[in-house]
Amino acid sequence: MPKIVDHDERRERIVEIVADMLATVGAERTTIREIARQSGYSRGFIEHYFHNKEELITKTIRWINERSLTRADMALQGKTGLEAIRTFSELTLPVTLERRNEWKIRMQFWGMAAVSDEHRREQSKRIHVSEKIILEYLEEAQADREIEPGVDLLPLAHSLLHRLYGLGCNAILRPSYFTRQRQMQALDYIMKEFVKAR
Amino acid sequence: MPKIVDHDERRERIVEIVADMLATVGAERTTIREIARQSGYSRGFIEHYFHNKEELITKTIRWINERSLTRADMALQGKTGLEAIRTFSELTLPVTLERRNEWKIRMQFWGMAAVSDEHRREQSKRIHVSEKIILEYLEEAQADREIEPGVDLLPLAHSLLHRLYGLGCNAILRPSYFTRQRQMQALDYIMKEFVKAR
Amino acid sequence: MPKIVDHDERRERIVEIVADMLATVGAERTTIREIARQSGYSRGFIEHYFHNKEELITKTIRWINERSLTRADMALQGKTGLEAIRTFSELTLPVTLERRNEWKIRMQFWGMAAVSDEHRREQSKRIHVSEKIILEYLEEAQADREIEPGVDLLPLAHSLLHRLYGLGCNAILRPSYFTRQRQMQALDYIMKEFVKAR
Amino acid sequence: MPKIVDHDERRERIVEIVADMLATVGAERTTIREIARQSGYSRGFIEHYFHNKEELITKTIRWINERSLTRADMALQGKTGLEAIRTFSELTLPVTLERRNEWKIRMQFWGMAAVSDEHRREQSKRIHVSEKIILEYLEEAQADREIEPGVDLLPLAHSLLHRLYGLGCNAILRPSYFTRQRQMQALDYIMKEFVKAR
DNA sequence: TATGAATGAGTCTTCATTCAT
DNA sequence: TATGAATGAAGACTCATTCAT
Repeated sequence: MPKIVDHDERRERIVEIVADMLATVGAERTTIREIARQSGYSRGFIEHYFHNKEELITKTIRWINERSLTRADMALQGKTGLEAIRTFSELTLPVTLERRNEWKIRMQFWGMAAVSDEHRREQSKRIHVSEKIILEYLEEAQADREIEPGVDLLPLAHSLLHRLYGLGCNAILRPSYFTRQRQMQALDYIMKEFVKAR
Repeated sequence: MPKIVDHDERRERIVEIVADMLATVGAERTTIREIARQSGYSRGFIEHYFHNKEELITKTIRWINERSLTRADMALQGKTGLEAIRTFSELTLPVTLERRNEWKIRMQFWGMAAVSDEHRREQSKRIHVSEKIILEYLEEAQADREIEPGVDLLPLAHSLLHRLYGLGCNAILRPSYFTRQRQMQALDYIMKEFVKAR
Repeated sequence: MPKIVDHDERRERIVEIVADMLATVGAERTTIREIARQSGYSRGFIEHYFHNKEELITKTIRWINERSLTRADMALQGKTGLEAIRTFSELTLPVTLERRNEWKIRMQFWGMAAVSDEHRREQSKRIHVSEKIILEYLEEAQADREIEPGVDLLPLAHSLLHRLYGLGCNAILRPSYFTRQRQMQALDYIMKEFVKAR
Repeated sequence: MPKIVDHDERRERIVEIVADMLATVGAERTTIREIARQSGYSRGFIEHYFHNKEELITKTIRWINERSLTRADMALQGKTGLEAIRTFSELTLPVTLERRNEWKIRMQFWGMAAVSDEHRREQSKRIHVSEKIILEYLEEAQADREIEPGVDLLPLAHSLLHRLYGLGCNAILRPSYFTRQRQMQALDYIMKEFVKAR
């Protein structure tokens, strides 16, 4: 009787460890050796599930992105318009350890994406998804008259996205300044743009 | 007597090559060996001017930062208030090849800064300088009644900085969308915030 | 399932090669690269069994020391008192190729021990073991009235040890003079001290 | 008018620095770079006086040996027989910092001599000189009836030499045990051999 | 399916040495 | 005579990857 193993579960366990290493020691020092050591699996085992290091890293960033989207989905249940926008923004910012780690990983991939078309496409897709989510809620908000009918929503969506990106990466680069509280104040400040757009 | 060489000049020549490699192949593939190969210098030559790789990389990011500040300084000659803010912003965005490369390098360093305190401090300092520049011009603008007296300038400065950062890195990650024109439109959009603050 | 190998056995095989190189070309020229070349193993193979060069060298001297002690142990079976002392002394001196090599290696380590506390401690321990062995047999000899009751044994033990060390290293430095025969004569001369101590 | 320089004086100054480095960090870490740095001379300057590193090291050991012989010569002025032997022995042992350093250097050369005929010859000569000095004083002692007429002096000389070598290197390897006092006690013990030979 | 033994390319770094000035 | 710029060989070490078992 063959051993029953949940391949996806194993894969995910490995990916979690990789994510942790990426966030703490960086991509360069994230070695298969160390992943094997920390996961308790053998090097060959890891190779069995991930063809090579490149794939392992790529899958990890994808997993991070999916996780953050799932988190947003769940939190956005039942929320609409500007309230949803606010919630989405809050969930994006690096105010918890988990999300700080996500940002750290993301920023490393930006470095890669800057010089690799493949990674760039991956990141580009990710941004596009966020943009769509934001746009939908903005449209909802406009339909509900939270935002005036004439307002052009795309630049508004971009603006929010850029502000969140800028605030997020600044929060990673200046952690002692951008405490949770200051991030929230900055978010309040951002949200005023939408109130004014009303 | 030995040949007299201008060490700083040599150092800068090497740094330029390193900067070019960082922007084109990325930090991971920027090895001393490859630097030597591309520059035509020997490995020992590079060691002659830089104690080790770490120093080489650190000096490169510093050089990039200084260059962009010098560029801003020169362009800002004779400009004041919101006009200066607009010029500074324009000069920050990755709309030319040189500046695109600067952003690419910067993003690589963000990746490093995310997992290395030393690099983080370096980046942090850099951001602080930009913040101060922006704040000074905002104060000027407020003194000249371009911005109303009561407005709190620090959040405004942060807001601009984050928007520029967010727009800049998005422009690198989605180059085909964020053409020079679209970046300028986005900047127009950003500047409206200051007009409204009037 | 991977090939099953006896790590200790592999380690010992490598150590033997290292020992041979230390005795023939010296510590300075005993590089991992050269070890690999001479042994036919790859550099990675060696790394597989020894964490780094330091460990490789340390293990080698330890192995040499253990081997010589084991050899003494076996030869001393059933011998007591001054006869045991004589046997131990004979086994210590560099009169065979194997033991000549051991002395050469030992002398290399003295050079290291002179400038490295860690190596010094290792050598110090080794000397202490020899001292204890000698002392035990001297006590035996004294109990059997081979040595007079009143004689202080510690200086006697030290004296023997120093004479053996001095003779041993002189035999390496002046091999054409200190032939096997002359070493044995010198040992006879040394043993007289104990007869006089009777 | 050409600068008047005392080449020998410069050479000696360099050699002193090399001796110090050999005794403190060892031959491997005694680099020309560091010698240049510590001496204040340029690398090229050193090369000017010493053809290569090998020569530099060889000259240094020779200088050490000459220095110790000169020291003995001076101290032995006016002394004869066993008193001279005692003085010579005392001057040989590593009881001062200077002589400890000499021993450390000497022990490193033993390591080299063990695997290099050239170095071995050098050391061999050095030992031969010591042997001759000892023999002369022993003959003197015999002539003065400090030692009985029939005694064969060569084995006695060898014995002393080996005991001094053994004690000396043990004193380097176990410095905390072989304090100055214990070395002197050991020397007293050694000298008894000669008293008995009377 | 899973292991870990084995490889060798590639990394940074150190250094003795050469040589134009 | 004296300098230090420049070279390149060689060092230890790391690591992704292959493959027999």
